[in-house]
Amino acid sequence: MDFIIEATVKAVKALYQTDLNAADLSLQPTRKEFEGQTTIVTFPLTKFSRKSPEQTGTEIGEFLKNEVKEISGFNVIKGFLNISLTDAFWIDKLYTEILPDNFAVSKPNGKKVMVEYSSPNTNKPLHLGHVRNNLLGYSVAEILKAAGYEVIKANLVNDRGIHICKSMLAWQKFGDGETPESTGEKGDHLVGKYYVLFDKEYKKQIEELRSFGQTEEEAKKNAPMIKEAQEMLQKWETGNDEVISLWKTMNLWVYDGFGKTYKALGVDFDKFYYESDTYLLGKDIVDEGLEKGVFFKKEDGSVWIDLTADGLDEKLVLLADSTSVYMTQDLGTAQLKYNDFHMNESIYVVGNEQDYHFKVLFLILQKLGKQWATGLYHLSYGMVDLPSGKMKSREGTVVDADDLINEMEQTAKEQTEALGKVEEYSEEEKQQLFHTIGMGALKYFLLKVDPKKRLLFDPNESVDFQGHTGPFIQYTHARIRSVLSRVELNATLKNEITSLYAEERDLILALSQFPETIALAAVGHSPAIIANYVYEVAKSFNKFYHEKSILQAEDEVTKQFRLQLSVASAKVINKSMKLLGIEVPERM
RNA sequence: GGUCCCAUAGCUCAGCUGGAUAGAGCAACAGAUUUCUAAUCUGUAGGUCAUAGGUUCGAAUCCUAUUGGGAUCACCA
Repeated sequence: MDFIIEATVKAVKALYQTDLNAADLSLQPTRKEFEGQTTIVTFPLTKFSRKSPEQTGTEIGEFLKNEVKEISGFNVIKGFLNISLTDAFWIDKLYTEILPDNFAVSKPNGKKVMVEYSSPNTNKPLHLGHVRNNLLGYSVAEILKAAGYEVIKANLVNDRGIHICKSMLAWQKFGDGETPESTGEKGDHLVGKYYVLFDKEYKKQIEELRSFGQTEEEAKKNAPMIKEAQEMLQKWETGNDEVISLWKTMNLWVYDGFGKTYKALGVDFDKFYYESDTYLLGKDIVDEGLEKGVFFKKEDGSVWIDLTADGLDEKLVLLADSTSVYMTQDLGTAQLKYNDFHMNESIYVVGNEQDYHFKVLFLILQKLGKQWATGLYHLSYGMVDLPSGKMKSREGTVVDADDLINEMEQTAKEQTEALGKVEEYSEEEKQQLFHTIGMGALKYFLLKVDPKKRLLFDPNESVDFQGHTGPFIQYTHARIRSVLSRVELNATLKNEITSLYAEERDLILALSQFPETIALAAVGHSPAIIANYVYEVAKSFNKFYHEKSILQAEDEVTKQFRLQLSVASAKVINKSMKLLGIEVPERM
């Protein structure tokens, strides 16, 4: 509604002889209890008018009403100028802006962005924390696409290291040749089982050594299990055939398992990076940093950067024996990713426990003079907590992703059958529907919350299906599709309606805010903005649906108009939910 | 100890770059279905926006301090 702002600038110029910048003015949605759709706050303008807010509002209102044909009226309450636009304006908006297929489709902005997310360890199955990560990453990627970016979804798989060797060792010792095929177990779960087993045995050995008088610290170092795992890691690094072969086999099991979970979650990737390929990278950057004087060497030979001037600490970037640390590797990987794609922006979807790490990483790259470092962004999200506290894989206090997905489908099934809506569905249709609804509930539950807030998940309290939830929005869509399936749209009766009811106007207003909402969500990297928006649209439609009959409308023109309004609503709901990675059913 | 994040109704959360009487959902209570799907809609009740200052015509929003919760600070990523 830039035309209102422009006209207001004109009004201020004409009335008060002041040149105003369009950027200084902003419109806000009119509160529901007042007449009008958009509101100008007049307080900031009183210093030009030298009149009361009410008087200023009235003068500008009069000017606008005469000047702009789309404005049908206004009222001023306590310095708020509420503007009503004509029904013709809203009707025209529906037909010429919202209904066409290119609504809310941004033109390519010529920018490339990489979204790195998921990034699992290959020693255990995915849990609820990963689910939040995956859903966030996928959704942010979709939102950026919708905002005009070219998006690369990347997954940096942590496929090597001591933790992987732990699973491998335990399998070697106790596995008895078990495979996913022989046990029927999902590969990632099978491997995870041995990771837990390792820890159990390891703890036993620690206890034993302590009973012989070793301190806990000594015992942790000296336990045979951990020594063997470290030996295995060394063998891996030197390319020992047997170890490499076992490593490959077990990783394949895990990938197979992850693939299934990813599919159930509905997420995908354009590019995989593997740490086994990247873990040695970054040493050349350390050299580069030493040359440029950004890094310095301590007496023992370890390499550091001094960030105290930036309010941070000194940070280690390379060990004394010149082996890499996490930071070394991430510096190298960042360069590799940039070399591969030359993207303008790069988003790391990683939990907030790594806030400090990424702050340092980005700062170092900037200090090294990498121009692309300004496009790096850490999308930091809060942990998912259980009522019992933090999830810990090793202790088994996790909500497993696959279990959770199954439970959600099961709950969806119970809810749906209790409502008696699926009697005539085929078995396959039912399964499909339960999956759609169950995942809709879960995804919406996790995405409607601001990413940076921590999330409490109570496994005993099932995720809601009513109210501000995914299924509520899915249901709204199904309802619309149901109405539309009963009639044929008459495209010839176009745009002949002349006046609107409040429910219709409010709905068009809500729909019209879709493009700006996408832009906002893209800038803020926040699916929650989309989630809360689509809820408003669904509520708005339900109200309209309840108040006004579509198929029994008073005349054919009204009926066709309401059908088109329904079509537009279904489209916006569908597109919004897609941005969240949520499917909407035709019926439910 | 340093740094960062969070704190809004009994519970889970919105509240955009400062704007009107702080909004939803759940839970509680009262209603709505001969009419397009009641996973819906309408209403009632529920608030010291953690606390104290400051900036401003105006603060849940910005600044400072305090309290509480969480994370992190040299080899797990």
